[in-house]
Amino acid sequence: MKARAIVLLDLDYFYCQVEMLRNGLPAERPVAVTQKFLVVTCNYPARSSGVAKLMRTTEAVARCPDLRLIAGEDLTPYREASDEAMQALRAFGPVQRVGLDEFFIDVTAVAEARASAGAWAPGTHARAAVRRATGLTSSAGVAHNKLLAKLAASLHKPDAQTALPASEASAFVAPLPLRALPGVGARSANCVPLRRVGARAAAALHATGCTTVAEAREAGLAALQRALGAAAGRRLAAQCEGACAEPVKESGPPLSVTVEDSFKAAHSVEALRLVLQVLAPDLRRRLADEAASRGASAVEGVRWRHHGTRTMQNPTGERDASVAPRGPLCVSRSCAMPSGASGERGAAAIAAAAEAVLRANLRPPQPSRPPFHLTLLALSATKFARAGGLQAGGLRDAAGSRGAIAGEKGASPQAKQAAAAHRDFRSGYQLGQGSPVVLMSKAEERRDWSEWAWEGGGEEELCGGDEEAGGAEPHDVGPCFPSPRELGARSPSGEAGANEAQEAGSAEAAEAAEAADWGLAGRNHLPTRSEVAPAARGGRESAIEDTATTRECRRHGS
DNA sequence: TGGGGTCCT
DNA sequence: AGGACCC
Repeated sequence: MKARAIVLLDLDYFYCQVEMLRNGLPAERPVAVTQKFLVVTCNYPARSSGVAKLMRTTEAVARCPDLRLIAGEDLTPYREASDEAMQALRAFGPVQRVGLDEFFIDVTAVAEARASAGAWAPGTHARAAVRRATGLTSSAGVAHNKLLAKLAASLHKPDAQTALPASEASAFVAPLPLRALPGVGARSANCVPLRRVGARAAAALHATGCTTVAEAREAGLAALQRALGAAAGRRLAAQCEGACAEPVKESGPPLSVTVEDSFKAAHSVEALRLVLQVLAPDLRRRLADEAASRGASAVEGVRWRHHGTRTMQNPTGERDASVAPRGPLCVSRSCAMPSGASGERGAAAIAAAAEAVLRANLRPPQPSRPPFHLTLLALSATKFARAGGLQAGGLRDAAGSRGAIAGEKGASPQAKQAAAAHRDFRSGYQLGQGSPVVLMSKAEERRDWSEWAWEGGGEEELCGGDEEAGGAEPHDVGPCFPSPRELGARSPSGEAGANEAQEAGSAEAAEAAEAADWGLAGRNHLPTRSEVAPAARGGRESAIEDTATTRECRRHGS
């Protein structure tokens, strides 16, 4: 395969940074963004006081009394900032969005074009573009594939970047726990050693929690495929060599839109109706926003989660479910999007449709037994039909979607009816620019029913204070990466190494010259062997701890 | 433990 | 429709 240059750009402490910009908060102020009673993101001053992601707000405030808490259940500002960042990045090549705060960019073509001018530092320029567009700092990894770019990005975190040359790939990944590879979740990581090796070794590995890339490598392709299946096994084997052929898949408009809310308990349809009164307007608004740019119709789905034991016989989540096999954690059912969903009364139409779905699937509470106990309700729109011009990345065409909506194909009466509804829906949205639907402020709505749902009220409180700055970044300045030669833009990728220093020097100079234009110094970290392994180990939450990894690192690393 | 997303089965 | 993964 032709050499590529891939950037993974990660917006730093994303929700939190957005809120700091919106509220004009000083950099040194510890800030956390919460959802319900959890801290979902916090800035570095907060982290240095011991606040961490997914920590309870009570714990966070105990550790950092000056912590400013900002409610982040409404993702709108983050979605908007993410969209702006993504737009800025499109100038560099196809962009794939991962969540709201990460982007893969295939910068190969731009890098090749720039190579004739000497050198180009994609990570630096992509980050500068994002910062100009949004004011947000970011971190980046630059490499020849998505895997390495992703792993590299975590090595130097706030407002920095790391380039990982292909020559380092194999040694770089060897000591990593399998769990550190993107795509390897708890499930796969546990299942590999357990199926591959004998029970004794499996127990030992499981006890240490150590399951490294190097070990999986030794197991071989066949063993991995036996454990994970043909496709996943092959992919994992490649990843264990630092290889990843997966292309940057350009993200288009979303394939689904969902709004959801979680709560302690809903025991009645009346209670659910209160939640629906919040969710339905949200969904309608989101669809209107989508349709304003592309026009689309959709099928509506309702999903809910219940508390306590689930059973297949009891999909409605009765609390009292006795001894019974485990069932799905979430139940979802769908129906056709009501044709009035885009109109003035769209929210009401959506809410009514959703309520009908719930009524049909939730057994009504009976005096003799405890009622159902739901803890989450979601509304989602899926299976969009394309109405306007096709944008890159992923809308089905209208014919396919009409078939899906009608549940059959061809020009059956149902299909025609669905097509008519589709047009109605679409034109409604397209015309719905200044929609007269007026909704209560989301925050107030949330607070209102939250008090009910939580039986105790919300818990956030703000704290006053001021404080201490974080330190300056230690920056290594390395050569530009990828070099023109690595991309094969100038000379055939023959011998390597001899001109490395010279090329690096000229690259640095060219980069410095360009950097002035962008108002940002060009800096690429090039990880040394000694810093790579420890940093990579720490980069992946709590799944990683042990000492055996260090041994593996030494064994394979030198 | 949130509020989202995508892809695979 | 459910589950795995991602953030």
